[in-house]
This record gives sequence, structure tokens and C-alpha cells, in this order.
Amino acid sequence: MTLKQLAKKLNVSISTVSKALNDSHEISKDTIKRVKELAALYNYVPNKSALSLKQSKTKTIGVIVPNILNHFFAKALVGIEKEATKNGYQIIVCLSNESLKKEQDNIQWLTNGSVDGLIFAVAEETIVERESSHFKKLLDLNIPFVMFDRVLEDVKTDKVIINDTEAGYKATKSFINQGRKKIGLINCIDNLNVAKLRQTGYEKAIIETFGELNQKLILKTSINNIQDKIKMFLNENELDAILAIDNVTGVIAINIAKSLKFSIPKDISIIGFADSLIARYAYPTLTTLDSRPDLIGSTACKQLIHRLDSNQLDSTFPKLTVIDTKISSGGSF
Amino acid sequence: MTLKQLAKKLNVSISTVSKALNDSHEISKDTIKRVKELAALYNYVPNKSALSLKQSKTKTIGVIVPNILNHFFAKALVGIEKEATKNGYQIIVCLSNESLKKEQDNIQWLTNGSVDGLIFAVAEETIVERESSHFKKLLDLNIPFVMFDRVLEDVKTDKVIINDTEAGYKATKSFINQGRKKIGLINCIDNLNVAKLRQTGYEKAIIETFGELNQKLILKTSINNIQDKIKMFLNENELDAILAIDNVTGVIAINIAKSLKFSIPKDISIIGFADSLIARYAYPTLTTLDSRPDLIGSTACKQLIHRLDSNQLDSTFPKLTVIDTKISSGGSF
DNA sequence: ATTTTTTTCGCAATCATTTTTATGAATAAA
DNA sequence: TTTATTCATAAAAATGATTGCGAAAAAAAT
Repeated sequence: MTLKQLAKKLNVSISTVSKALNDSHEISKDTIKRVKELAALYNYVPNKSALSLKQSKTKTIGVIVPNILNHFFAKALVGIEKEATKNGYQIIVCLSNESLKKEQDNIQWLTNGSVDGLIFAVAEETIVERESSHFKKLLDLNIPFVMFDRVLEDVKTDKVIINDTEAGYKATKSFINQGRKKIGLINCIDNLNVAKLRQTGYEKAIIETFGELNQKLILKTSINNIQDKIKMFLNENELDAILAIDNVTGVIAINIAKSLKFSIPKDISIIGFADSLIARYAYPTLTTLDSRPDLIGSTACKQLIHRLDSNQLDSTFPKLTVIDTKISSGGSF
Repeated sequence: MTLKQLAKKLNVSISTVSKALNDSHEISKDTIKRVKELAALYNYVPNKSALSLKQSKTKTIGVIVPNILNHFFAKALVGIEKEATKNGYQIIVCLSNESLKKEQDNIQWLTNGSVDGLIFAVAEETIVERESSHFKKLLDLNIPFVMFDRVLEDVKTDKVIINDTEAGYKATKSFINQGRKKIGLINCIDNLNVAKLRQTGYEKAIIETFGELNQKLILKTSINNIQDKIKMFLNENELDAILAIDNVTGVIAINIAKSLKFSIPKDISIIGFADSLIARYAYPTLTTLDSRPDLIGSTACKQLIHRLDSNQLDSTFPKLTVIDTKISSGGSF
């Protein structure tokens, strides 16, 4: 059902129908009523493509997620979607699969007028290769975009991150306050900035307290065979605490520690960067640092929509928003 | 950069540029070359909205997911996205959040010409309320759509599901073949058809072997406080096997069983409907029935694109595709 | 009764693209 | 020399919607 068809049935012009539906003062109350009734009857919905074309606004936001199976990103997506829907925006979701090439393709694809703006976390490969030209192209094209969690220093745009350093510091400090002496760190996402920052926080707290860093207490590895590696890590060091800086190894560590007859939290205390949904896979429940992905997502989305609505770049650009992590106690200490 | 602007720079008409870029035989080789060079120089990309409008094709697929935090759906989305991308389609993702109202809103929203077709799993509330009029509206509008995993009997459309009954049966049988006698079942998604079917399979195997069903061995509950409930369930019954028919309780059960000093798989064997990514949260690793969400997703997407391309409904409509589950052995038996 | 004002509505342009039709010139055939 | 054909390109129509402007009609004021 189009305006044209409605107009024909009503014996008025297309523009009258359009104006009536938009409550124009140019149209009489009577006509407006007639038009609206028929439109409702035929379930008329304005065609999205025509609207986008006319107004050069798609009311659509492109979201590029490195890995939707990562619970953090799934939750961030929920936050983005909620905020977008609230403001009358749709989201087009692309998955970069941590690949630079796919990320570039996605951006190329989305800049054909499909979306008004973009929200994304940078793919791991992109960070490793230090490539950012495809993002700078967005700046040239004047397409607003917001980076979240994984951001690039040299791209001047709005960003939303968490206070990773402080989170690592706080978690480590909480171990220290419990009297823990041999505090290990598990890092299997070393390529990412967030990992480096969290580790920095850990190191700061350790050096501040013990004067020096024991490199043997830091397990830097890939996710492959992570269970065996953690087992060895636990066996080789007499740890009484572990900080897991990604969102899966904390849970795995707790389960393995239990199977090795560690008593939790008596013998060993574990903190992970997971959330309650993942933490329930651990028994007793893991203590977690909530990196608040939903808040990050909704904040990023809000920020983008702000730029889209006030289509002028104001003095606040580029804005860096730092979200506070929340420590939430499970049963592990 | 638009056709118009290119045309101006080249001193030719808009139509010439358009035809040149589409390799029309009406245009001389020389002109084609000139046009393409300039288009490449200015990074010209055809405007999506204009294209969609003109061709009444958006090359976009709408996907409605009940809950993206559910690993099954996240993985299904990966399958859908991969297949869509392969065929030059974008996906618009909506989250129904298991709510009927949101699902209806999403469908209303997506039928404004945003998408060529839809893929979705029905929201839990929709199934409980047995509402299907919003899907039937899609049939009236002639918008192709494919349902996956959670489907409605009375909506005549393409569907992709797994052989739930058989999966439940096979899993239970494998316990029986190990000589297990007291086989429990945990069901915390009872509202869903898939749960009923899996349980049917379980019951069939049990009755076939033992003659009768012991209702006490079936834990039907909500996800709240699931850990405590499973603990009680294990304590009150001398189980030697558990079939967890959703994708989280298997992992939880294994961890709790260990904490209760059960030896796995000697004392108790556990099978869950999770996948390897979730199974690694259990130690030793859970044996899983892979419900193959990515295959379901890609199959559903393939099916939809088939309908979109051959825009005639052929004799195969409506097609029901049943995906086989795969049992993959972890360390639990 | 005439002019002015207000109300109500239609025309036409516009967005970026594709596609059908038209145009003018060169070439070939009659 | 005339007519038909081919060729390269331009012009126009169409997709579905919004919107400024102008026109007609109705109402109000003189």
C-alpha cells in the first residue's frame, strides 16, 4: 500500500494524503480523519527506502561486533539495541570475526547509505596490525561513529571504555587486603589494550605492596588448551589468589582449583571479569568484576544518537566516556 | 558522490554513467573506461536507499532473536550472518527479549520495506499465549520468512528445527547402554516445545527399558536458584546419570556434582545440550548433544534466500528441515 | 458587492538510481 | 540522392515519499 494507492481511493492528491498523515495544518480536520482511517484500514506504513532517500536519513545504526559468542559483546549489543529502539532506530549488525579484512568490508558495505552512523569495537587483528585507515575514511565521509571497549588511540572520535587499569588495581588490592601473598594473573587476551591496562593495574598494586613483580605469577597464553595450562599454573606455583582478566578463565580456574582439592576461598581466592550469567557456571560462584557491557553499549549508542541529532559537531567532540567497573561478590572470598 | 556529480564531471548524462558502470553494450568501451576510472577515483558506491527503492529489493534480511545472551541463539546468528554475507545480504537484528509485544513491534517495524524477508525463533511468551496472527500477517503481505528452533505448528511457512525427540532418546539410550539405572532429567525451559520433545524422547527410552517412569527423577523448574535446586535434586535421589535438556544446566550440574564429591563419570554421568564453548566451563568437560545452532542458522538463511531468489513459491513450500543433533564426548563418561 | 483573508488542496520539484524511449549523426543499403 | 540501419548518448519516466509554492474556493471584512 502506497500513498498513491491511498490517494486514488480517496480521490485526493498524493500530497494531501502525505500531509494529512503528518497532521499538517494545511489539511482540514475532516480530510485528515478520512485519510487516517483508510490508512489504518489498509495498514499503511511509509516505505523505508523512499523515506531514507528523501530525507537522507536511514534511522539505522550499523554495529560491528568482533565476536558475538563473546558474552561481553552479546551483552553490549543488548545495551545498544535497547537504546536504539528507544530512539526509533534500527540496528544492522555485522560480525567482524576479529578479522581486519572483514572489518574493512563491513565498513565499506555500511557506508553506502545503509546507516546514519556506526558503533563498533575494533577487531583484534586490526589492533595487532595497527591499521586505522578504514576508520579515518569514515571521518572523511563525515559519518559519525563511536568506538567502545576496544578503541584506537589515533582515531579522533567518541569512545566509551571502562577504567581497566583501576579495575585491575582494585581487584588486586582487595586480594592484598585479605592478606593474600602470591597473587597470580591469567591473561589470554594479551593482544588487546584492555588486557594491558588491567595488567598494569595489577602490577601497580603488586609493586606498591611487595616492591617487586614475580613474572612467574603471570600466565600469558592463548585460549587453546586453557584448562591444562591453568592446571599446570596452579600446580607449579603456590598461589593463594588469581585475577583472571578476561571473561572466561575465571570460571575455568575456579572449577579446576576445586578439582585440585583447593578449598575456595580458604586456600585460594579468584576474581574474574565475567558477569553473573557466566559466573553461575562456577560453583561456588565466582567473584566478578562487572565490566558493564550493557551500560557501555547503551552509553555508546546514546552518544552516537546525540551526534546524529545535533548533526553539528559541538565542542564536546571527541568525547571519551569512562565507565566504572563494579566488583560483585560471589562466594569465593 | 552520486551519479549526477560524476556525470557533471565527465560531461555526459546520468544515464550514460549508470549504464557505463553496469557494463551496458550501449556505451562505448572508451566511455566505460573513462567513467569507471573516475568512479573508482571518487570511491563511488551506489546509494542503498535509491537502489532499494528502484528495484524494490533491499538485499537485507530481518532476524528476530528472543535472547542474544542465550548461546544457542548467538551461534545461530553467526550461522545466519555468514550465509547472508556470502550471498550479498545484510542482516537487521531485532531482539524480542522473549516478549510477544516486542516481537509484534519488531515485525511491524520490519515490514515497512526494510527487509526482503525474515528469519526468527518465536518468543517464549508468544508460544505460551499461542498467538500467531502477527506471523499470518506476514503471509498476507507476501513477505517470505523462515522459523527456526522455536516454531509454531499453525503457521504455514518454511521451518528449520532439530530432531529433539530423537536427541532426547539417543542420549537416554546411551546412559542405559552404560548400565545406568537412575537417570534424572533437568528441564527448566518447560514452556518451549523443544523441551517437551526432548523429554518425550527421554520418556520413551526410559519406558522402553524400565517399563515405567519415575516422576521424581524429573526436575521441572525455573532457572532461578538453579544451583540450590540441582543440589537438592542430587541429594534427594541417588542418581547415576543426568540429562540436562537446556544449554546451561548441564554445566552447572557437573560442577555441583563434583562439589558434592560425586566422582565423574564413575558415580554419575551427565549429558547436556550445550556446545563445546560452554562445555569448557565444566571440569571435567561435559558430554554434550550439539544442537548445531550455526547449522540451523545457516540452513534457515539459505532457505530464505532461496525463496527470495526464486520469488515464486514452488512446490516445496512450506518446507520443514530437520537437523540431526550430534553427540560429542567430553570427559564425563 | 467587492475586496481581503483564510482555508484547503494540488502541482511540481526533489532524493539517487535504473530503464525505456528519443535523438542526432554517421554509415550502409537501395 | 534517398532511405534504412547502426551507434553513442541524452532525455524522460518511474520507484515512494516530503514539501514549498501557487491556485482555487470559502469565509470574513470592508
